[in-house]
Amino acid sequence: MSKKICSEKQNLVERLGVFMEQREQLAPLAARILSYVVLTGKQGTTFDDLVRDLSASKSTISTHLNHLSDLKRIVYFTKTGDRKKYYSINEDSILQSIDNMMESWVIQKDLHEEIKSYKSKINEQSSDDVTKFNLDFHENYIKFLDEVTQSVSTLRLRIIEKTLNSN
Amino acid sequence: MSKKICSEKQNLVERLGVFMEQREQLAPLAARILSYVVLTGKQGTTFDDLVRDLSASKSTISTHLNHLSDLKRIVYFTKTGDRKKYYSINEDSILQSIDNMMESWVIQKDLHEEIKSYKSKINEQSSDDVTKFNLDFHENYIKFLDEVTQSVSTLRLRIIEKTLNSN
DNA sequence: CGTCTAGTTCGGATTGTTCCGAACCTCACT
DNA sequence: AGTGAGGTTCGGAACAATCCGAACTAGACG
Repeated sequence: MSKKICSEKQNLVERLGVFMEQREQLAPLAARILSYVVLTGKQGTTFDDLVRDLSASKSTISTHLNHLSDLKRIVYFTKTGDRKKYYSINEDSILQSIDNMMESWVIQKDLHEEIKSYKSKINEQSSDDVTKFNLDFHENYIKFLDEVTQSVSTLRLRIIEKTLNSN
Repeated sequence: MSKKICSEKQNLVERLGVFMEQREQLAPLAARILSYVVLTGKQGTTFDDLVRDLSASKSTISTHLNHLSDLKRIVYFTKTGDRKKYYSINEDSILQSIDNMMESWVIQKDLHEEIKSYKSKINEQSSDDVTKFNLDFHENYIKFLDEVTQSVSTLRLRIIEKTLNSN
C-alpha cells in the first residue's frame, strides 16, 4: 500500500498535531501519532509506519501508543496471520470530546458554586457595604454553564440517535 | 482590612488554581494569582498581598501580573494619593472564555474541512473501495461544531443584552 | 540629595517534560 | 536451540518551564 508519506499528509499531521498538543494536553509526539492515525483512517496505522514517518524512536512510539490506548483515544485491530497491530481512532471520539467538555463544565460549575457560598459567608460577616462581594459574576457564569451544558447535552443525544439509526 | 488570609480562601485559591492552570495553560503561580484575584473581588488585590499570601518572590509576581494584564485577564485601578495598583479581574471574562471556546471551534472546523478535502482527493485517486476513507466522521464533527457554535453564540448575545440592560 | 515605596529586569538554579538507545521480552518459525 | 519480527522497559541526556535573588529604576517625600 502507500509506502511514501506524501507531503500534504505530513503537513496536515504537523498542523493537526500542534492543535491537539495544546487542546488535549498531549506530548508533541503523542499528538502527531493521533493526527497520523486520524489521517490514515480505517486501513489502520502500524508501529513501523509511525517510526518511519514520524522519525521517532521505537521506545517513544511504544510509550505513546500505549498511553493513547489507555486513554481510549485509539483502538487496534489485527489481521489473521499477522502479528502487527493496526491502530485506528476510537469511533466514539466525538462523544468523548463532548463528554470531556461537559465534565469540565461541571467541575467549573461546582467551583463557582463553592466560591459563591464562600463569598456569601464573607458578605454576612462584613457590615461594610463597599467591600461586599458582588455575586452576579458567578451567578451569570453558572447560568451560562447550565445553559451550554443543556444545549450540548441535547446535541449529544441527537448524535447518539443518528449513530444508532445508521447501524 | 482583612490582614490574614483565611484557610478557606487559601484552599479555594489552590483548587481553583489547579483547574485554571490546566484549562487556561497558565503557569502554576499565574493561575494562583488569577484565583486569588477572583476570590478577593472588587476591593482589589495588591502586589504585596500576593507576595505575602502566595509566598512567592516579587519577581515572579511581577512577571505574572504583567503577563495576565497583557492577556487582559486582569485590570487594575488606583486610589488617589496611593501609588499601589489594585488588581481585579476583567469584568468581561465570561465573554472572553466564550470567545476563546468559539475560536477554538472555528480552528477545529477549518482543520476538519481541510482533512475532509484531503481524504476526498485520496479517495478519487484510489480505485480500491476497501481502503477508501469514510468521511462521515469529519462531516458529523463539523456539523456538531456548527451547531454548538451557533447555540453558544446565541447565549453570548443574551449575556451581552443582559449586561447592557443592567447598566 | 538621601531615602522610601512600589515595582521591574536579568542571570541563573531547580524542577519537569520529552525523547532516545540499549537491553530485554515473547511468540512464531525453522 | 537459534533467529527474526514486533514490540516493551528503563536509565538518562537534552531541552523547556518555572521560580528565585540580587541588583536596578522611577517617582514621592522630607
